[in-house]
Amino acid sequence: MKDIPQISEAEYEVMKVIWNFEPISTPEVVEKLSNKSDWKPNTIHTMLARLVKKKALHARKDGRVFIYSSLVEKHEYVEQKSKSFLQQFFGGTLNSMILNFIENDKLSNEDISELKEILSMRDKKGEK
Amino acid sequence: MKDIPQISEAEYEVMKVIWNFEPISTPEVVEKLSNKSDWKPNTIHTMLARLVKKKALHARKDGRVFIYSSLVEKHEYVEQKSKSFLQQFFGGTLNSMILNFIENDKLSNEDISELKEILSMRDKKGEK
DNA sequence: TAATAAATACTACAGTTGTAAAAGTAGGAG
DNA sequence: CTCCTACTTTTACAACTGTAGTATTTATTA
Repeated sequence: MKDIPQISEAEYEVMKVIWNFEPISTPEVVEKLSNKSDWKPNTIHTMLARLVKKKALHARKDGRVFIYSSLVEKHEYVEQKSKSFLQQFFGGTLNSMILNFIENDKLSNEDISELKEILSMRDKKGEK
Repeated sequence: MKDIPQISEAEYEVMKVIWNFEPISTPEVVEKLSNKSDWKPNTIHTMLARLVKKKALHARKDGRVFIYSSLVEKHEYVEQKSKSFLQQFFGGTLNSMILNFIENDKLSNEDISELKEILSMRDKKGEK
């Protein structure tokens, strides 16, 4: 198993932009994030630099600008975080999380029927 | 909404002991955790002190020892963390997390049937 | 070519976390 | 009453985070 670098919450926001638009230059990242957040450009630069240092991103120079692309795939990062989250709070299984949600009435009837739909979809897939 | 203090991962391990055995004294906490982890007693003291400072725990002196009890309920902490986790990685809904798991084949057939069982349980409850 | 604007690089700084050593204190044993 | 031992309190310290300011380099424009 390759080791995935730790990515902080703020850094993750930056990663989401990269995942969506890579390859993408610094000014573009700054622009995308300036809409969504109120970070100063320097803050974003710092994040980018840290992500490169952590090897979550690759940066190559193109003229005067850096172009970033991700070295970590979103789905694998999300999987890793999901696993450790479930581990920490629900003994490791998604089902006990779901059970907990149901017990605490955190799911509406719509959620439930949607969920059943999701499950039947997966059944069909399994059948083929 | 009351504000729940942030509890770090290591601190959470300590909280779990408190939740299981409260009211509980320092030496008892140290003993329980020394089995499960390889933390030095001092490390555990530090956690306890920090949790008290954060108002996650209440400490009262009983003779020469402190007795701790929790000021944060486990279920509310878990709920809060679940919410922010789902927010960060799955747009805020449990269903999209489940969908993601299914799409990535992270659920076995047993998981699925268990899940259906869970759902039907909740239906019964809803009916009554 | 020199000034400007834009980008990059370096520095900062406080709060949190993991991890603990060191120092102080009070109650029980002798 | 004194010393030891178990507890508590204080202090440490580096890595990671959030958040940026300052300084430097470089491409462009006048």
